Formats: sequence, structure tokens, C-alpha cells
Amino acid sequence: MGTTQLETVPEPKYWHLKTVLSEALDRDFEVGEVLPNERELAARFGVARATLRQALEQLELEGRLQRRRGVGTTVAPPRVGVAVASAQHGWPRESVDGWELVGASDAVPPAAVLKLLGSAEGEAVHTVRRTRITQGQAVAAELLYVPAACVPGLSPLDAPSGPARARAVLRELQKLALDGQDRSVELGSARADDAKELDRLPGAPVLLVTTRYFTAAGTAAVSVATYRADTCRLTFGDSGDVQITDAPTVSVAS
Amino acid sequence: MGTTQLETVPEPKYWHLKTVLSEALDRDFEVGEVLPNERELAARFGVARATLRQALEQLELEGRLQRRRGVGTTVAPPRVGVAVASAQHGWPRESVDGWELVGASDAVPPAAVLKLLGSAEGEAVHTVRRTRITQGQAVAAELLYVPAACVPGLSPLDAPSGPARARAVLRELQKLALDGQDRSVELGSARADDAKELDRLPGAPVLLVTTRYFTAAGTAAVSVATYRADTCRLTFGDSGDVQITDAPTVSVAS
DNA sequence: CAGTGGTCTAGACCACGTG
DNA sequence: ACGTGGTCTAGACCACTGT
Repeated sequence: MGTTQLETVPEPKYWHLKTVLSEALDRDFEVGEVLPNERELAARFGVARATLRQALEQLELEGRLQRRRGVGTTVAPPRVGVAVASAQHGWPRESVDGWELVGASDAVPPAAVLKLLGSAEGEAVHTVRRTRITQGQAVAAELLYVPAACVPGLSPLDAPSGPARARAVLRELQKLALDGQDRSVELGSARADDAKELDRLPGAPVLLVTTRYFTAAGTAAVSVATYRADTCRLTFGDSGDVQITDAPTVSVAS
Repeated sequence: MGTTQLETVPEPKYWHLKTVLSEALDRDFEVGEVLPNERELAARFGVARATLRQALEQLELEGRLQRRRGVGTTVAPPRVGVAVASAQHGWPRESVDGWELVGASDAVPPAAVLKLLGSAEGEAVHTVRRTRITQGQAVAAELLYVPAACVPGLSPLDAPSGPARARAVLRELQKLALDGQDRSVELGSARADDAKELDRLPGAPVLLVTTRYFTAAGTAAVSVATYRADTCRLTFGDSGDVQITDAPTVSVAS
């Protein structure tokens, strides 16, 4: 059988393209450099623009590229490691590491959150909004849900919304004894409001980090943090002492 | 100005479609039910198939749908919570919970892994392949990298590959004192081999869980586990005692 | 084999950022 | 105003799964 021609996989074009581009990125491009525009690239590789875009999408998903409408496609820096589980448990605190209070409202939590809280629909739930800034970039938007019943000390209409109210809710939480917490991570797509906060388009891939805070009385709070999946690597420091530090610097020789 | 017509956002069609479909899924469909095919759905909503597909892609990303070529699009069950960080640290063990040894090889690890290991290129590194099965479904494919220097007790060519060799590597690891470990989670796309193992197409979105194992001598092993992002929710049990249990059962009548 | 989702094309227009 | 990426169309063909 002279089938020297291995006629195995008709590898999709966009997949092959992705590989080629990925190698080119390693070889010929620096972080931050802008690529030729999509029409030009498509022509250069002899494919339709849609096909080229499919390859770019993958590379963006993997954190290799960054695309911005009206600007262009640039080579992304390595993902930043953001610590998600600190060594100690603890309530979310005001003014800690990179978190910034945005405001508060009494918007209705989604059904999934109500289930985690064990609350019925219609029960009052405080909602605190925070943003996490790392290296000048918003990397996460969080919604913290606290059933009103869990923080009875809070006067209902002192400051109905805004940072002042948010601060008050967090202050009340600190008074409770935290029994434990658990976390889960899953893939999602950014809701419109989160997307705006993260400077992404709606639907952008995000990592959803859901944290439950337990007291003796049950689940006292649930937080849903939306992390940019393209730029973030979530780190969990299980080890006793080792600190996670990212690649020191990419250090391009001037 | 009589602009009663709020001409704010020209919301993308696929985004609106996604919302409509999502509501329809909640209302009119059971888990496992198959949807009309894409051409039919596109016609029904008066959009091109590509646009319809964009909406379906999003819903699949969010774990609401499952699409299989040659079969159709079905309503996905809720994501399964898979425990990633057990309460105690420990080396990967043979025959534990849902993990299954696949084999071993001495393939060269990717550059990123070498960097984590602190190894130079060309150093011998053992590679153990495992698969994680949950509820009859492969949810993760793992590659465990162990520098040969870390397990000197291993005779080089007893069983050069296959499960026997993999078992031997794990057995050697148990002998070392584990000092600590850390973990990171990021979004990626499935490599061709992982995709096959997970019964997905290459490029499918996955959650990459990278674990470093430390001994006094430094990083003794690195594992890169590829979890199906569409079906998995990674859980981290930080809490002292609470166990994460998912929605009891979806229980479709008979 | 028929029917499904997956890939690909060659166009068009729109929304956004920058000069 | 211009150039960028984002959306959308109406087709075509391919690869896979079932019967």
C-alpha cells in the first residue's frame, strides 16, 4: 500500500491558523505590539475574515491577544495571578487589598443566589457592589448578597444606596462570628453591567467565583465575583508558606 | 423633545436571542430534551444560522445547552460540582475518588511547566496521564509532570510507559515529604488529545487547574488538569466541615 | 442513507476610538 | 473622517451519528 500520504485529519483551517499565529506571536511579536488588522491578516493567510476571526477568538480566550473595537488587536501580557483564597477566612472587608466599594442597592438577587441563601423570594436582601483593581485594571466585579435578617442592626433607610450604605452593611457583617466558607469557580459570560465595569463587551468569557459565608445560623452571605477570564489566573494559596509570585518581568531587552 | 422612543442600545440580535432562548429553556424544556435543529430555529426567529449559532454558543458556554454533531442540541443538566481542593494536602494517589490512571510517557513538558518545575529543557521528566470520571462522564484529563531527579528510586526502563509505569511514579512520590502545594485556575481551550479524552472538539473551553507540589527541595511535581468548562463547577472546600452537595436530583419522571 | 452540527466564504453594514 | 473590530447575511460543503 503506497499510501505515503497520510490522509488523516482534515484539520480545520481556523485551528491550523491559530497554531501558526501562536507561533508567530512567540517569535515575532512583543507584548503590547499591535497586529495587522483583520482584513489584512485574512488576506495574507488566504482565508475569509470570519475564519481568521475564529482563530483570533481562540487566542483571545487563551489570553494571548487583546482586541478592542476601534483600536486594534494587540499582544496581551501574561495573565495576572489574582489571589482568591487568602490564607485565613474572613468576611469581605472594606478597603482591603485591591477591592473598592462601588455602592449598594436592594435589587432582587437571582434565583440561584436565593437558593444558596436559603431565602424565599421577596425577602429583603442587601446587595453590595465591589470592584477589584489590580495594576490599574479592573479585573473583577462582585455582588455581595446579605439577607436583611442577618444584619438586624442595620437601620433600613439610613443611606438607601451608595458607598455609605455598602460600608454599613460590611461593618455589620464584621460583628458576626464566621463559621466557615466555601467557594466554587465556573465559566460564565459577562452580564451587561459587569461587562461595562470590566471594560469588556457583554457576553465576554468570565470566571464566576461564588463564595458562601457560614455562621452558626446558616448561610449569612453569598458573594458572586465576576473575573475577566482573558486577563486573570485565579490563585489558591493552599500551601502553608509559599507565596505566589508571577513571572518576575518579561524583561524585553531594551 | 418628544423622543418617547428611547433609542439607546441597538442590542445585538444574538444577545437578545440568547435571552429569549434562555427563558424558553426555563419555561418549556426539560433537561435532556432536544431542541429543534439550527436551521429550523434560525428560520423561526428570522435570523441567519450563523447568528442563531452565536446565541447557542453562549448558552453552551454557560452550561445550559449541549451540542453534539450528528445528534442535535439538548438541554444540559446543571453543572456538576467537582471538588478540586480536598481538605488535606497530599500527593496524587493511585485509585482515589474518581481518578483513573491512563498511562505514562516521557514526552517533553511544555515550556511553561518547565518553568514552574525550575527544570532546564532536556532534563528527563516523567509524565503521568490520568482521567477523572464523575457520574460516568469524563470531566477532566490531567498530566502530572515529575522530574526524574525527584524520584531517583525509579528504575529507568522497567516499564517505559503505560499504567504500570504510571503507578510506579505515583508510588515513588508517596515516599517524599510534601511540604505544601498551591493551585491556580484559568480559562483555556482544549488541546486535541485532551479534547478527545473529554469527548469534546479541539478548542472547547476548559478550566485549566495547575497544581504545584512542594518538598523541602523545591517543586517536586506539577499537575495540569483540564476540566470541561461546560459541565463542571470547581468547588473549593475551605470551610471546616460543610460539604458541598449539589441539587439533589433532577429526577425526570421515569 | 438522511439529518445533525461544524466549517467556510464573500460580501455588507454598524459601533467605537482616535486623530 | 477614518480605520478598527463587532455583527449579520445567505448561501455552500464537510464530518459525524444514527437507522
